[in-house]
Amino acid sequence: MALANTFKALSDPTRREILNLLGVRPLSAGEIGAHFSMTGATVSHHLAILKDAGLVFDRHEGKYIFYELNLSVFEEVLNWFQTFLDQKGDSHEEAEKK
Amino acid sequence: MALANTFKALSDPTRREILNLLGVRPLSAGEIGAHFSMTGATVSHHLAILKDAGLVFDRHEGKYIFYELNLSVFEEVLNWFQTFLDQKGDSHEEAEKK
DNA sequence: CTATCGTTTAGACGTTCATCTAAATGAAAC
DNA sequence: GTTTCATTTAGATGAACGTCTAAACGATAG
Repeated sequence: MALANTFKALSDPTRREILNLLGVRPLSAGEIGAHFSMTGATVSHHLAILKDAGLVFDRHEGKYIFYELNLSVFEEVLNWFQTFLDQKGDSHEEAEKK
Repeated sequence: MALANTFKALSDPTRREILNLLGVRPLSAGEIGAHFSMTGATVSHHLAILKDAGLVFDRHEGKYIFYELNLSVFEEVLNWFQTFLDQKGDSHEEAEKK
């Protein structure tokens, strides 16, 4: 299931920090790595997981590879959460759908 | 960090299915276990993780222990997601909040 | 074409995770 | 109190994870 990968990707603090960085603006793999004390190989591994989860996409630009947030997947997960709140809300409150 | 535990808890399909079941109504550990083909011990383990993540709470009632969704944590995570959408949306679009 | 720079892949290592079986706890009923 | 039923805890096992070093790949610059 897609959600499994997404939540697994989000469960790591390093990866969430990467997403925070990319929230400001797209960054190359090297720029992202500069924010952490780990190996470039490790950062690349995290980026691959984020990409696999659909949370980011990459754009090759000459010598560099830029990573960027993929907001549509954020919206998907947001919807998943809202089903719980809606579902629960409807059960003890008169429902008016939007 | 709290988010780490929450996302780790949500990354397992079994635990997400448990949350779905609890979305309908609170259930005892036994009732939850009846929906799966695993050992009761394993289900208990998953419930402990969900409880630790704050996604559910338990209520002791005689011989049984009932589990129930804790919606406030759902809302917290939902807010975390919305910061990304808001942040990004504001940067390239004139923001008008709903 | 060869050297260089940015990034990824391969393989290894210790840790964490999901699951099991077996034993322990806790509450109710006899 | 002893038995019974619901649930959890303890300990074990194999798979997955985060990290590293070393090697490979890809694109640009000499």
